[in-house]
Amino acid sequence: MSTPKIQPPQLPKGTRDFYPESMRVQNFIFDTWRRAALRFGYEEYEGPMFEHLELYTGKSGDEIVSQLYDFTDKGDRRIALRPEMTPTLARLVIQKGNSLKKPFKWFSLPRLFRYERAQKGRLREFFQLNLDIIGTDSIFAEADLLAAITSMLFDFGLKAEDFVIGVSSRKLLNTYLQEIGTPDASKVYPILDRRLKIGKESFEMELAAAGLSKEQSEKLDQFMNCKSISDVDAIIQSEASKEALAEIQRLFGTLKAAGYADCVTLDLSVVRGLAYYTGIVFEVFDKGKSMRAIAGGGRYDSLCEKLGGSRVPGVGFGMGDVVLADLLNDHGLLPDPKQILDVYVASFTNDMDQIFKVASIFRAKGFSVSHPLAEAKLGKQMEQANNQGAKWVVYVDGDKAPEGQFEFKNLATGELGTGTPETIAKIISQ
RNA sequence: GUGAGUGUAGCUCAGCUGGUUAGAGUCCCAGAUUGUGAUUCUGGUUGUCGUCGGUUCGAAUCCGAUCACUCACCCCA
Repeated sequence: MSTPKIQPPQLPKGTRDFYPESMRVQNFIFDTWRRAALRFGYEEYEGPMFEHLELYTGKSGDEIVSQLYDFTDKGDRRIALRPEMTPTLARLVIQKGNSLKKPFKWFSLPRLFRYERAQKGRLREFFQLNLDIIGTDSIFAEADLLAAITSMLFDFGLKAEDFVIGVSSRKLLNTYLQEIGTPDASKVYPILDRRLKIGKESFEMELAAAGLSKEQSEKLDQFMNCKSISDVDAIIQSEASKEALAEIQRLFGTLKAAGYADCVTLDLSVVRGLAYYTGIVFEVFDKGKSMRAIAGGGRYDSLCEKLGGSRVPGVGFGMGDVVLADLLNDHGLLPDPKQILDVYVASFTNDMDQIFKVASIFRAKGFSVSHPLAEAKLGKQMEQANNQGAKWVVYVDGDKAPEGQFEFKNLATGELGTGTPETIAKIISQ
């Protein structure tokens, strides 16, 4: 007899709903990102949310498949929901080939998907700001990106003491590894990445497993301990290493001139997991106790080549919305999620036609306007005005107002007045 | 993939070592208030106590399994 109760629909693991309150916060992040990117002269682009699986496996090997959403479509094509934006960007660049004027600066706010276990700061669906500069080998491209990051974080209300950008160089690491005669550098990178996490003993053991002698391992440890450019300079020998270091020095010099010296530091422990980085790599850290990475990126001069195009140098970074929102929340920098409205149009007599008419007048003046959607007592209308965050109420049929004028009320102060739409508009705008 | 913690109203949670009809606050709805909201007061709705099974005269409470969520590890584009 009784209908079996069905399971209520559930939110998929690692995803979020954006009710209006969260959407307002989300849009604050998007708006701030977009404003900063545009201010630095980056142009926005977009791509599809899914790509051919090979676009990702080609770059990072098959292991990546376990960490992304993939499926076979009805045309028997292997498809993956995009887990990152850079391969799509590379595809765009390759497709247009030489017709793109270089260098150029692009940005995007992609929605990304990764099939992994959700935890703090990591979800299965999230957004990420991407800024990239394509078509130049110049270190000043890096300088531009780091300046943009810093300026953007300031926009969010963060202070120089809240975060730091750790800068390292794959080129420098590579030349130094050659200098000390490392057999297989690609095996060493992941170990360097974990160095601080695993401790000195495991570090040495893993390096030994990668084929390094005790002497090489010690040299490397000493190198990684360098805290400044002069520390590194004292250790390195080869011309190639000196060159790579000079590049970092040039970058820091420019950032200092631009007023961002406090925000960047040499940090050789920044390695980045990705194989495609070729030069400068960097990560932005929250200086709070968690030391989370808020953003990361670097130079990838051979990515386009690896994907079948010609060599096009590029440098870029990504900044996820999840960790950023957490961080801003910790600092109390997220906006009030409540709705805000300029005007609520009310009526004593439930004159709906007049309500719609007056609402149009104020909307035409550029205000956000709401009003009752059904007949309701005035008290109810006022409550609605309040709940919708209206700053002003305009009464369409107040008998204290002369012909052609309206009574209005400031909801914050309770002050009442009368005036024509023009004078009311002027008062509201102040 | 591994480990730990938590599941009671839309939300935050209480419910001691098993014992009537499962509670509070908040939110929401209505009224006090038929020409003026945010305060206050009054009343009201909301639950397979995550799910399934076991122990028991009796389970939100104890046990097992399972699912979900959270956190950490692995990984991190």
